[in-house]
Amino acid sequence: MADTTACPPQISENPVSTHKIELLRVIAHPVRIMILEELTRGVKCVSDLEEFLDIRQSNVSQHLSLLRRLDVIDYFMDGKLRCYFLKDPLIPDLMKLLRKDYEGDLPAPACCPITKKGKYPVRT
Amino acid sequence: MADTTACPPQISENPVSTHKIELLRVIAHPVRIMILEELTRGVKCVSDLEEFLDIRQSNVSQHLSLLRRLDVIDYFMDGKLRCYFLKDPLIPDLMKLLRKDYEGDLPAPACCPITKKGKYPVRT
DNA sequence: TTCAAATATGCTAGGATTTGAATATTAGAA
DNA sequence: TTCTAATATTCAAATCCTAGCATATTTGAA
Repeated sequence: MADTTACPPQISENPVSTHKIELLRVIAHPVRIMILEELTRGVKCVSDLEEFLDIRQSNVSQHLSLLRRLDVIDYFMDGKLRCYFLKDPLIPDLMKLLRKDYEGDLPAPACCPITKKGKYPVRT
Repeated sequence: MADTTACPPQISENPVSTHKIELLRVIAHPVRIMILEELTRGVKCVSDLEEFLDIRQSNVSQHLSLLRRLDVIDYFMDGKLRCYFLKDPLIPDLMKLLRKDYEGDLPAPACCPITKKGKYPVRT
């Protein structure tokens, strides 16, 4: 068994809300990511997105509807056009994080939290 | 039509990779979020997680298998125990972001990008 | 060797997502 | 009013996801 004397304190933070998890689930789709990326660049109407995404109009509307339902986006009207824009302030931060490239892995665990199974050894 | 003179430059960044989207999809599940939160606190073996999550062992293993397949987590052996830990350095940053609370919405669009549909007006 | 504890895997039924097609709605123009 | 462009909604089929069950694998101990 390894040395177990120098464990950092356990951090206990409040859990991720179910709403945030739903949010993540809705965002985690190639088309919806592209929509959000495009909206990050500025306001777009449905037919702009239809052209950009190269998918059927009804499908664009379906994705927009999902994003609206979770208050990720909103729109204003300009004549017959619906001009969509980002609403949820988490999105720009999330996009930035998703575009960042990380090099290498997290450091392997170097100490030994105590659990019902006992103390974990250091990996060799 | 509204004033269109003061638009900021369009930012054109590289798109979010399909791997990152897959990653999001895998993370966006209540059980897997809980696993990641628990692993953020330290190394855990499967039966620790089984107890913590209060779900069947086979199900825990299935979720761990998914997370492993995408290199989100890894493990080392301690006798018969598999000691799981976080591997992907994106995870801690993502968790922090998911726990942050944002107040209010993004500012409504105040200018008018030019698209195939013309210039968008300012919302009143 | 055999055994048991810890964990993984294969299979499957039920449910959820996704998409296209058809159709409905809506707002402005004629 | 009627018409049309822009967008939304409904529906159904195909696909994907999830969890449980049963069973396999692996590892150290006896």
